[in-house]
Amino acid sequence: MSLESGNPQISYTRSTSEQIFDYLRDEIIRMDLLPGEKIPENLLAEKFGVSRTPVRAALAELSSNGFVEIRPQRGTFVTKLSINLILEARFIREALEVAVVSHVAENQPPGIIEKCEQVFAEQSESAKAGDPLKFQRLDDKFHSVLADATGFGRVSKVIEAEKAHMDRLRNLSLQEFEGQYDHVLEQHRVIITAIKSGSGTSAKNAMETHMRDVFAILSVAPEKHPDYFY
Amino acid sequence: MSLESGNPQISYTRSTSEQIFDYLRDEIIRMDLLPGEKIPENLLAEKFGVSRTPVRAALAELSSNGFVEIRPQRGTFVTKLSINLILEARFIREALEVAVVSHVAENQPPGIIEKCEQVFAEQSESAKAGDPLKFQRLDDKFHSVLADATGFGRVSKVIEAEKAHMDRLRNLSLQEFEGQYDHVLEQHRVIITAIKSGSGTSAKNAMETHMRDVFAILSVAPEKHPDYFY
DNA sequence: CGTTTCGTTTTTATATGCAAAATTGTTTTA
DNA sequence: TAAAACAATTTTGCATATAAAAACGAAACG
Repeated sequence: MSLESGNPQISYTRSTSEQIFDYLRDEIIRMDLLPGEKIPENLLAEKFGVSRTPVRAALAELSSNGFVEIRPQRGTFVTKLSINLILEARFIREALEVAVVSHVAENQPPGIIEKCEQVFAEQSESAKAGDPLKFQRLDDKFHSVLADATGFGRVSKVIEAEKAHMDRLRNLSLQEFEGQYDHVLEQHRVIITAIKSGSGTSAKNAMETHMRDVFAILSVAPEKHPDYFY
Repeated sequence: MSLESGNPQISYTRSTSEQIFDYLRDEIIRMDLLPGEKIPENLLAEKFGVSRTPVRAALAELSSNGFVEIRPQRGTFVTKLSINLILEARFIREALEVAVVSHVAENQPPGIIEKCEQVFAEQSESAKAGDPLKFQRLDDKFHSVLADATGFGRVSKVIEAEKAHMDRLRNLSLQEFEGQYDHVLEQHRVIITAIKSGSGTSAKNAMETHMRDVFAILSVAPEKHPDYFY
């Protein structure tokens, strides 16, 4: 949904700015708000039916997460993608995810296998049902279940933040990569098996392979959508 | 410096909220603003001679970096330390720093050895001169030089954010750990040597050792300063 | 004495207004 | 025509005012 259409409801259970943050973050990741697009504060305020103050707070937070770029006295824009941005995200994610699965494989926190299997099952279903949004949400879940099993809550926060940028790229190329569902699922299966085995090294290798997949998309997306890249 | 004293100057080259952010972040890391301390917006606004708006923006950013906790309609407080917070920071840092030195050792970006040696030399001097603030700033530098050598700018951002929490702990115990200067320098020396050798594995090992040092402090600080911990 | 109630104070959340910087389009000028 | 100057518009940064929620303290009450 672009800025012109729709009138999202603001509820009263959470702060206005939080809701606006979530809403915009979602639209940016879904590539509904496109890279480079201008999003003026007053337009957003009007769209949500609130003042500019909570909108500003939301935009500031989005900026600190790398989703928008605030150019003082010029405007606020959805950040463009860049090859370096994606490689950066992959580097950070790989470092953390590898450390996570190694840790999990070696410490075997109780119930972790069951949780992974559970998410895996649901994700398989959503793949069969052809529901890409649900699939992606469960993909987030799979990785956050692993990260949270370390007992370090901020780890999954950092991973999610980086994953978001990779997801933007992925959503840009959803059509071309429909067949990737099975591929992703197979890799998750390998990761689970490695954790079961208790071998930190094989868990590490499985995750490294998983992280490298983004390259397939990265090799075609920039020339196919040059406007969305720096 | 606590909230009652001092009148920091606000310049006009950067935005007001950015300057306030930097100022407060520094005071929190230096343990000048103590864990659990309340920092009301209006007091800060008065202290800086500005309105509450930029103060709010700065506090929001500090909150997203984990330095303060905003309890709606209740108040804003400097976050307390916790053993888990520190272990978390160490986990994230270790994962990233290890990936960084491995990458650097294996790719040998031009000039990296020289830059490290340079920082090392300066840091040795500041240790001799007994300047803990400068020592710490150069410690940041050492790690960010390495991280930036990967070409992925956000890596050093994430590392710095986590390092900040470990530094808070370290600054809490500066007196007891005066002798650590030489220890840190020796470890940096080992890391540089490992990078020179081009062996990702030995670089990794050296960095892992370096990261583990926080435990010495962590084993005494919580009981010595129970008020500052959850 | 302990508890509840109620008004006061404190503090954040949001709305609104104004100022300053940058952009844009038009007009003027050589 | 091309360039420069200028005015109008857009847009963010900051200040101020109001609202609402929570905390606090004193008084009333059992």
